[in-house]
Amino acid sequence: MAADLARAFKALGDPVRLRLLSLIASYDGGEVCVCELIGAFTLTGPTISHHLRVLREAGLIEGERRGTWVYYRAVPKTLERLSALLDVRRSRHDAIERSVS
Amino acid sequence: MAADLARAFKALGDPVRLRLLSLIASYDGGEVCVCELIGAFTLTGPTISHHLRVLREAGLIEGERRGTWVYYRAVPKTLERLSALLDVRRSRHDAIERSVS
DNA sequence: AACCTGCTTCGACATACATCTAAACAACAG
DNA sequence: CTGTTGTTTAGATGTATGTCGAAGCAGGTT
Repeated sequence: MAADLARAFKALGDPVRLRLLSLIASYDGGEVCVCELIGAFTLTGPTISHHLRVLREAGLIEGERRGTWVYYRAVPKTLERLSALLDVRRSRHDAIERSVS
Repeated sequence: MAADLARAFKALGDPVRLRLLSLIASYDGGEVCVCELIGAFTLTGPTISHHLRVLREAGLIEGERRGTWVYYRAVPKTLERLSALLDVRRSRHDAIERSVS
């Protein structure tokens, strides 16, 4: 339990991945081609691909190949779950305690 | 910007720290003595102290020494900020894009 | 078929991190 | 002042992570 949650937070714990998720989630249509993402950084393709994999395995995004290109989109359910967990007002951390232990 | 946010998420990206924050935030009175925390894990004192430092430097908790003991409590403002950032419904990720870039 | 182009996987490297033991520090009790 | 207890810091060590270049794979195009 705690390990799964920690994996998601850890995935967000890198500036590149945070920006990647932001770009993906804020894109019109909710989908972005990887080629767009690579262009937004001064990093190599393999590095971006690695970060996308980490985000994907954490359940934060999901990708789909259509023809030549691969498109990624955010997974709102996962984001909501993390958001609710940090919402002190709503959960008063009873939920955290339950999820985490 | 993105680096600061990533630091906070990275701090949450460890099962031990996630449980620590949970324990601290859910404790009656909102404060916990370090001695209570150490007892809740099978880790050594120095290791717990290290994790508390990471959480503290990420702005997620703050500690205070009173006499012999040190007490930690959560910082709701930081938690709220992170929670809002992940709340897709509220921010539609325009806020993320602004915070992160 | 042969060939591009877009993306991922592999192997290597340097840096960062979690954990421990030992030592230092802080507050109190005798 | 000396010892005891609670907490942090320092140093050491094994593992994980971010990055790259080179190679592999998938889908077009010619």
